[in-house]
Amino acid sequence: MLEDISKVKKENISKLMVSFSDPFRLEIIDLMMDGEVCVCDIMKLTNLSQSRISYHIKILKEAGLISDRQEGRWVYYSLNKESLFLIKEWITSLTDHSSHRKRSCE
Amino acid sequence: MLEDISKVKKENISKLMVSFSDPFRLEIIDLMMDGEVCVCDIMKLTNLSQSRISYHIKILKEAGLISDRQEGRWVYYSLNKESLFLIKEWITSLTDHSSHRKRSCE
DNA sequence: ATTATACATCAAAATAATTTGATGTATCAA
DNA sequence: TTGATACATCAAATTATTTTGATGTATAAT
Repeated sequence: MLEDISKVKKENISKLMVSFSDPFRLEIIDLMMDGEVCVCDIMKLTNLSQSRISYHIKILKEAGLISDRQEGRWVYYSLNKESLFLIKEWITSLTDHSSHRKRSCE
Repeated sequence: MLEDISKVKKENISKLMVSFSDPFRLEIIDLMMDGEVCVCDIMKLTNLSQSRISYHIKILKEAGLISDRQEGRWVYYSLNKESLFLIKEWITSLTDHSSHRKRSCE
């Protein structure tokens, strides 16, 4: 039961990591640090095509990394802090609970 | 000049994120939390083929995420804390310095 | 010397991710 | 109601990543 939870968490982490693994998505994430952005903002700031941006946005959204808010014709995207904290927690578990034990076959 | 440095850093981050973006690599990283492991350890613990493991190890190594130490016929791999801290720092900058500013086109 | 072990590397094949250009849907303005 | 804008979605083409099986190299045991 608890294993299921950590499995779900690991799948979350895994998806989040995949969502970070593309340079254009990193760029988009970077833009979102200044607050909400719409697709048209991203187009102006990056010169990427609209469908290309929507594609990357979808991946970020499915990973839970961003949230969206529609207002009229526009959709505003922003970073979802919860998932950022989840990653931070995971990285922290790596830095804090990983062992330096030496291994020796033979 | 300073931009170059942050560009290098961003490329590091980017490579590190890619190195985290595969489920088998996450598994390998997980194993390394208990300390050093050799390829043969990973083989026993995961049932992945040797060349497959070497391939993933190479990616982790090129991202700077792991260090290696040879001893006779064996090579022991372990997590490189410095790069973990680099990622943590980056995630922290996202959580701490990202704005909630609302956007409104119209 | 010969053989076995541990691991790296390589090229080909298989698989997956990304990009492109077109089309679809909803909202709004004229 | 017509046209324009913002964005999503789709299928096909492109490109990148991963896997496989074979071969190579170094170390060490017999």
